[in-house]
Amino acid sequence: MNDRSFTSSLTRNIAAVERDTGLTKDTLRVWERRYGFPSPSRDAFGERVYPIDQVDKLRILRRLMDAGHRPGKVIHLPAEQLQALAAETASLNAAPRNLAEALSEHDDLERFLQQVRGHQIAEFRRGLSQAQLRMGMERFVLDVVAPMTRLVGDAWARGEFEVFEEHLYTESIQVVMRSAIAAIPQPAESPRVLLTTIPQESHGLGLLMAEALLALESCRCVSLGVQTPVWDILRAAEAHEADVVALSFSSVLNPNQVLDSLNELRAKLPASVEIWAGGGAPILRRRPPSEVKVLADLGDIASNIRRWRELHRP
Amino acid sequence: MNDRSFTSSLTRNIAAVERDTGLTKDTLRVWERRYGFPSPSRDAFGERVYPIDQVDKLRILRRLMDAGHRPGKVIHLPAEQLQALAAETASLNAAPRNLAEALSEHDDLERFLQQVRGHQIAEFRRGLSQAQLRMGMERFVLDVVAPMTRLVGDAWARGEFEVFEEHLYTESIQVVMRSAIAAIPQPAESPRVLLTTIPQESHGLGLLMAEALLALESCRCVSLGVQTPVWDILRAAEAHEADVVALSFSSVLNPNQVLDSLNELRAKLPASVEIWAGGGAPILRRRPPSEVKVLADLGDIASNIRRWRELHRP
DNA sequence: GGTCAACGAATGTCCTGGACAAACTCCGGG
DNA sequence: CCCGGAGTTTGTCCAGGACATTCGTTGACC
Repeated sequence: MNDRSFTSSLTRNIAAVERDTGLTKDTLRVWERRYGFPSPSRDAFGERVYPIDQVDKLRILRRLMDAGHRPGKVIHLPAEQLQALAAETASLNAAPRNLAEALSEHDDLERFLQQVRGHQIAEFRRGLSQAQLRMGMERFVLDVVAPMTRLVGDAWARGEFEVFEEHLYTESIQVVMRSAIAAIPQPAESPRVLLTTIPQESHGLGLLMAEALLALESCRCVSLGVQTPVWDILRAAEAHEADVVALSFSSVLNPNQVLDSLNELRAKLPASVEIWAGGGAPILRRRPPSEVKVLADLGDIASNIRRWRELHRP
Repeated sequence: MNDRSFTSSLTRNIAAVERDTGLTKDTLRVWERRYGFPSPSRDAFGERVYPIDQVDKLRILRRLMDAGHRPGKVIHLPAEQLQALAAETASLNAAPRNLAEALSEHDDLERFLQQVRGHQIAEFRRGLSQAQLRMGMERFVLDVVAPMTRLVGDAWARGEFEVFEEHLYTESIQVVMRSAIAAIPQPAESPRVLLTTIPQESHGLGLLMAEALLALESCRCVSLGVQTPVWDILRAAEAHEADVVALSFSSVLNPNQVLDSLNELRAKLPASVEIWAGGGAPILRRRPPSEVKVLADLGDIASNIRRWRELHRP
């Protein structure tokens, strides 16, 4: 069954590549047919076997697709040139502040990243907790967790992080953030916000950051965690009489899946329920769906809460 | 406008069905070819259009697949019979202690489950926290969280819980447990334990419970969260000089995937590193892999820690 | 000079139908 | 009772074709 998704450290089968890159099997095959890349060898059963370096290149290509490049134009460039292109695009993308700024602004960040790379988890978590206490929750989320998560995501896409290092990072942030959120008193005012992600989205840090900021605004918020089917999002919104359904979309998601989900939700939720979409998915900026509130960054949460309350003032 | 993104309230395209049911496009097509179900009509472009009631039936079928049924046997049964089957299968599954026993033992449990079903999340979390404080962490985990999680799993398999209700349960337990774990002081003694699950296993509550009990024994433990590729588990174990790698396997996993992963890990980890396997997966009891420590239940953690320390006494 | 429509190229997703290993079932022999 | 082998079931992969949508460019018109 899924046993084929097990792979050695040096090669990947097509299912593993789909998981690792976010490119569908169909796309992988059609790229091979049309562009000659990737060019997997075959195993004893005639099935594609992708060398790990091609998978790395595919990951970068995926990022470039998300940034608006087209495959025919960039697929034959050598890996280094793609790296450069990705880095350049990444810094352009990094809307308000880029890497250098972020690092200089808080030299904590550099130290933190070094600790993750060095697997000094205890030190990392202690430092995070201290930063959170020192800066306060809002600045901690906006100036430390959010940019650092983007940096880790970028570095991971460039192949500079191992999977398990990214897991460690995620787990550590989660530990620190959850205990900080638990410390926020919950007076439970309107709006009621339902937080989750669609089934293809397994990254939950965006939700956690949003939850923290919403809690600071005294919103009554309910998180379903990640990967909730659209149908269940509808049921949950109904059950909890949600005023807002907030969704997080990371950059690895398939753009069509993002739009499909949002359109379906919009069609089936009562008009009185707002949909807020945030996260790194480029499609949200390039082709923002109508009738859905796209939050450019986490800072937009506070202003949108104010807007909502203004609108629904008794 | 993207035609593919449009789905009326009564029909779905194949991508939407894949999202909603978790069945891949390949599987949907091959079921249609072999069993005649689903039997979607076609749109003007010859593409499949699934009626909503077929999607509903597919969702139940998916649940039965997870519970171990095979498509050829059940796919032609009417929807009501499928429901009944799902219910009956789940009650057979109910392992050592059944619902009645568990409930009579702690009548908190019944109240808690009612709160989840009634979506009274705030009350549920408050009750959990109080129970944790009253009973102490160990009894809370062993007598409340573990049996309740089993009950929820069974109920879900019977179709008595919505997906989103199970998500709410998981999220709530996580909130309470994580804040309780954070409150345990960490003197960081041996053994160093690495906790995670294999890529096919997305349930993380078992890890969390284990982490709590390990923390109570003053173990230095590092959790990678769920779904870590085997290769990365090896890298992480090396990076953290783990003495024990602890894995959690829920009952929905394919038995062979469980065994393959454990064998692979055992083959590639140094002999000095112990592997502990726990969770509801029946295969662990039926055919326990050699050279791997199978923990029958969470209570075994404390005794195994003692055993390990005895063995490695300086 | 700027806007818009039209047209061709690029691109991703869906289609059919075939193949096969892995997983499961069943049965017979130790 | 259990274990191993033969037969069946089932999910995933493959090839290659089709086509709607999107992108880029060109040219006409205001």
